[in-house]
Formats: sequence, C-alpha cells, structure tokens
Amino acid sequence: MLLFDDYWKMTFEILKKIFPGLKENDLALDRSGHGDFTLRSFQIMKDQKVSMEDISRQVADVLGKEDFIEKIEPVGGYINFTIRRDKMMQAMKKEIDSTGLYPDTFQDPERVSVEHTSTNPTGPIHIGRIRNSILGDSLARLISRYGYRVTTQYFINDSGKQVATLFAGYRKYVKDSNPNVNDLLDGYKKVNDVLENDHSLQEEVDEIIRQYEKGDPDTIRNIRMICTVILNSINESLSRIGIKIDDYTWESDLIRAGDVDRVLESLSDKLQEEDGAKYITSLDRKMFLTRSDGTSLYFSRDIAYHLYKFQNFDWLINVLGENHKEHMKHLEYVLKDLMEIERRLDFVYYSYVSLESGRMSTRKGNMVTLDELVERAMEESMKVVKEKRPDLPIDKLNEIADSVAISAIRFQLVKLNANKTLVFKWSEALSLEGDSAPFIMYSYARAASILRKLEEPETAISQEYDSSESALIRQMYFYPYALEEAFRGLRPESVANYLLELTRKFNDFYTNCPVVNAKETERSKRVLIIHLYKNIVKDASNIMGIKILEEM
RNA sequence: GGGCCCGUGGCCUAGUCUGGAUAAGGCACCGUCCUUCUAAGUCGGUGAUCGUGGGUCCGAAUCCCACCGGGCCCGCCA
Repeated sequence: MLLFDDYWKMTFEILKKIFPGLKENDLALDRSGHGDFTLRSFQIMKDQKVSMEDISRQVADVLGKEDFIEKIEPVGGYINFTIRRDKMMQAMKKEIDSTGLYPDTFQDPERVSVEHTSTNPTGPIHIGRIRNSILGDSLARLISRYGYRVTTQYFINDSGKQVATLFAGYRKYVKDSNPNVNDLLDGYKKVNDVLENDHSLQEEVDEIIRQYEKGDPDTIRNIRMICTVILNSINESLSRIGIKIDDYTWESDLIRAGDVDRVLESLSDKLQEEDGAKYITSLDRKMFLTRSDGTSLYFSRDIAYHLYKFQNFDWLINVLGENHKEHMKHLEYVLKDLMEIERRLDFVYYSYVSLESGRMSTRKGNMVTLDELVERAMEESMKVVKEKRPDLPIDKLNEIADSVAISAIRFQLVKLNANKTLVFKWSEALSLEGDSAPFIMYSYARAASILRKLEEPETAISQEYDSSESALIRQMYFYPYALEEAFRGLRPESVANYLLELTRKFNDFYTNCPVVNAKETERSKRVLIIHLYKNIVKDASNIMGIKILEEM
C-alpha cells in the first residue's frame, strides 16, 4: 500500500458526504488540462434531479474551505479542482525527507511469488522469451515497490520430452564430460532432425524419460549436468540486462519427492483412464496427467509446482506467453474448483515477438538471441556516446554505453502493452531517441548537472509557480496514482508511460526555467523541484530496469 | 469449426478495464533554436472516416451485437 497525502482521496471523501452515491470514477484525474481532479456531474444531476448550479454551490460550500484547494471551476457538466502546488510540494518533500521515497510504502506481510522466464533449458534465450523476463522482472519490482515481499521464481523443465531429446543428442553426438553450450545445441538439433523419421530413436527418448523419473542415478547426474550448463548460460544472458531470479525449482525434484503422485492421489476420485494414461475432465476437455507408461505430463507437474508455491506464498503470479492461456484455464480450474484453494492466483500473458522474416524458430535458425541484441545495442550506444562525449575517458564511455544499451532494450519491451504482438525491427530496437530510455536518462542527467553546478543550494517551497513548474509539480505529485494503476492492472507499462510524460514535463521546465543564474527566490524553489524530480525518476526507472546515470 | 487476444495519421504506440470536455506521443518528412544550466534536447508544421456496419446512451476510440483482417490455442508436447 502507498502512503502519501492523497488529495484525490480527501476530495473524494468530502464529496461523498454530499453525494452518497458517488463512484470513485466520478472524480477523475483530469486529462484535459482544465484542473487536477474533475468531478463529472452528469450522473448526479440525473440521479438527484438537481441542477448544475445546485451541485456547484454545494461543492463550493464544503470544499471551498479546505486549505489544499486552490480553485473550483464549474465548466459544462464538470467541476474542476486545482490543488495548491505548495501543498503538493510539501506532500512530496515530507515523504522524501523522512523515508527517502515518495510515496512511502506500507510493508504488506503477504508474500508474493512472481514466476517468469521458465524457458526450457534447450537453447539460448531469444528476444521472444526475453519479453517474458523483462515483463516479469519489472512486475516483481513494481509489486515490491508497492509493499509486498516478492520472490521471483523459475520452473526448470528438466523432465519433459524436450530435455530428454537434448540428452539423447548429448549421448549420441557430444559425449564430452564437460560439454559447452554450442555442442549441446548442435547435438539437440541433429537428434531433432533424425527424430522426424526414426521411431527407434523416439523409443529411446521415452526410455530416457522413464529412467529419469524412476531415479536412475546416471541419467539424473548427466541430465542435471547438461541442463545446468545451458541454464548457466541463460542466467548469464539475463544478468547482462539486470535480471536475477531468486528461486529455481527442478521439475524432476517434484516428481521424485512424490509431489506429482500426491496430485494424482488428491484427484483420484476424478481420474479417468485411457490405455493406462490418466486424465481428468476439465471444462469439457480431457486433460492428461500421465502417459500410458506411467511417466508424468506437464499438466500434473505444473499442478504440483503450484501447490508447492502455495505452501510458501499468499499470492502467485505467472508470466506466460499467450499460447499458455488455454492450459492455464484448466490449471486454475483444478486448483480453485477441484482443490478449492482460495488464495490469489494471477496470470500475466504477453503476445509473441516475431521477426520481419516471420515467426521465430530455434530449429530453423530464424531468431535473434538476447546476447546478439545486447551486443549490437552496445555497439550502437558506444558509437553515439563517443560522438556526444569525446571529452570523457574510455571507462566512463563504457559505463554510459552499457547503461544506455541495456536500459533501451528493457524499456522498449516493457513500455508496450503486453497483449500486442511485436514485430522486432533492428532499426527500432537500436533507436536511442524519442520515447526511449535514453530520453528519460538524458533529462535526469541534465537535472543532475544543474545541481552539480550549485554549491550548497538552498531549497524552498514557494507560494507561486509558473506554468512549466506547475505542470511538472502536478505530474510528480501524481506518481502514486500511476503506481496504483500499474499495480492494480499488473501492467508495468503504465509506469513507462508515466515516466515519459514526466520527462516531457521536465524538459519543458528545463527550457523555460533557468536555475543556476536565477535570483535566489527563483533558484531555491527550482532546486527543490529538481531534487524531487530526480528522486521520482530514479525510483520509477528502477521499476523499469533503466539504469539511471548522473552524467551522460 | 470453437475459444482467447489485437486492429487508432505513411510506420510504431498511449488512451479502452472504470463511457465524458478540441483523440495524446514517438519515428519519418519540412522548418526553428546551441554567446543561459549537456541539441540523446526544444519549438512550430504536414498528416486520423479511432478496421467496417449496426445498437445502447444526454454523450462511444472506450460498452453490446454482427462482420472483416492479423496473432495464438484446441497433443499421452511444454
């Protein structure tokens, strides 16, 4: 929960006393530039059969005497409220002085699990999967900022057909007791080619699964070993863009610890069989839990994993590609309707990333890996930073180029509504202008630069702010509302859009309001604005995974 | 065939959940501003039947219905 002097709420509660039927949405943050909050009176006029004049008079009576109100203006069917800027400044300053953050957070005891990425350890992480990681990581940061104890989790699929196939390839073509990633992937590709028309090999893969689930020590040791090699490389790629996952769970551990069997037991009265394979009927569909040879299927392992997570968490969030939607409907049905688990479970889906040449495919080689993207973004940002800052030493240039590249990649993916399909284009991915992370970072660096030029600057809250200052103060003050919206909808892109708007407001302030050479009274109030601005940008950027810099 | 998602200037998006005031940005294009704090920036201009057709409503990009176009799903894969 967010803590701050919430003038929207105060206004709403006062209005609610005179209009008991008032809905939260009737008092909106104004988007049209008329005021800060706007009361839409249409419904009130209709319900209570009163005139606009009556409403205006009543509102003026109760709110006119509140000291945080600057102006009340009825226009058409709206009543616009303007909040005093010095009150907004005070509200922000108060939190930052005492906690270092605006808004302050009330720490919620609930523990939240955010599962993201969970990609099969059968290949490098590519730009399709990375949408999952970036979305999940930002979501985790957002929820944590909101006051929950968040753990990020990765479910390692090491017991399905894909990994068994990987192992078959290793055994046939690689053999090395200390294999590298590329050899493993080559082996995987070769086996997949052979599998297309060789049924004996299919039998071999099935046998590997049986051995693995049965607990054959040699199979376990080897599969763990090759999965770890690939997983390490995935994690290395992720850490390159600032993503670290807290907890890993191996599917095979849940099988051997009996979790999957317990799922079958608890569903025993609903289980049906077909050729020895067990299934349940979920929403008119057969959902198989085991194969006819007794080995487990993803559905039962996923149920087991969710039960395991519910032992330690009050709220589970899963970030998944849209192709999992149907599957998750059935998972939810089992957990909520059959097992009657009432705890909170949310799914956040994202649409696919494709290339201009079409859908990505690891096997066909039509893909762009994260490593490749990072490398090219680094080159691009290095080129730019060298051109812009020839005065800086090389290690400084490296640091800037690195932050710019990584921030740009993350921001580009997180700012887009997750439901939209994304066609990856190099020209857009490598762009460092416009609505991008560098746009935000650059503004922040200019703000920092102003403060560096002043020795022990005074700060002050003024009674008077001009229009650029006023618009910026308002946008800063509204930060908690943006966090709230993002949190409620589990949509980090709301924070991204907020941050872009904040940057535009700051740029307007920057061009219109000189600081360093301003008179003392002007300077001190602007210095405080910059302090608050820097604080909020830093905070919001952290949620977005943008690595903010004091100089660039 | 059934289900879910998307459709907003030439291109990419915000706004859709929770209907409300002249539809907000970016890219590209044309023009402006470095003798004031970093031009990765600023200001101005060109450019939108909000996929189409109905409906509900005082009011629809937003809600409902139908259709069109694109994506995803409908495995003893994950």
